[in-house]
Amino acid sequence: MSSPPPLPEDFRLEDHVGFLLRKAHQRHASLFVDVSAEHALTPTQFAALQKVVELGKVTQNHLGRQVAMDPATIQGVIRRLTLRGLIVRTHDPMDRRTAVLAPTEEAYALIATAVACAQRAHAKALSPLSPEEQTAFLALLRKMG
Amino acid sequence: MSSPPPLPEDFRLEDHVGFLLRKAHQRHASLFVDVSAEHALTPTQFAALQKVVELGKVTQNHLGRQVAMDPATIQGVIRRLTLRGLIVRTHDPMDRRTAVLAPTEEAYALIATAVACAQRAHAKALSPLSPEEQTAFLALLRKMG
DNA sequence: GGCAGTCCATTCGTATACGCACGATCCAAC
DNA sequence: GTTGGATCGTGCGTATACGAATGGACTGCC
Repeated sequence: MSSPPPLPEDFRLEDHVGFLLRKAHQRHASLFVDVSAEHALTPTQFAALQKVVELGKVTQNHLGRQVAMDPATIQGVIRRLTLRGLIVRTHDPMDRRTAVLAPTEEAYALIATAVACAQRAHAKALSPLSPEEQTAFLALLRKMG
Repeated sequence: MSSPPPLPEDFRLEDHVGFLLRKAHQRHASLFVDVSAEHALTPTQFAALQKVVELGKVTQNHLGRQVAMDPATIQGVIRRLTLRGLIVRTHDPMDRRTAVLAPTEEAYALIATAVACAQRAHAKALSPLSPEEQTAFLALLRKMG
């Protein structure tokens, strides 16, 4: 016979930030992939590629910090983008530790489409909220750090 | 010579829900692990285990729907919790397809501590926001689906 | 010049997360 | 009673994500 469950009363998983953030993040990722059939980038790959295009020439580590990916993670993302011919890796003769990344012509060709898709995913993800709520939500999210 | 970057002007990755949600989610996960040394559950494992304790007896698939994990994902989570002796898997003689899950005594012993840790992580994650902002943020997050 | 501390990228191991396909089972309709 | 569709769990492949350890390279400081 089990002891009667000494349940932490009133605990509701559904009210916890962690649970809600996980669900919201999954939902956005799913929407992003749905609208991205054309370029077939994941949200993570898009973030990295967009930043490389914006910066033109970055160190792998520095890129990771810009897009919030640790060195172990960015390594795989860059490898896949390089395999697809969207990024070239060179080396800084001044600092032989670093991998210097730059976008290819294919990246420039792809990024406009990808940005449009990202904006559609953005809008879809926020669509349950009114315009004012969307603004407030984004402001709070930014403040979450 | 590269063509002058036909950059989608004014695009700011940092203003996109996907990017902000990914960062916020990572931050919470990191805080959760920090305060969870004692029970060593990941946020995902905690969610699953808490739900099993709450429901007492669930089908694996049904649990997955409750905690927003697809069948392939919940399978691994349950396997690890079972290996740790926190969950037992039995079978419903009425439906031989299903795996019926139930919490063990160890789960009951662990869950109170784990809930307290989860609440600390919750509070820490929300700490950049004022109490009013926290309420508003959670409401909006819930509305995001 | 040399050495300690730091920084960069990679690798390994583990944990989510999901699409897909599969075998087993159940159920509804015939 | 059989058969066709749905459901359940699993296995495989791929992509994030991160801690820890490693090897190579730089930088300060003496």
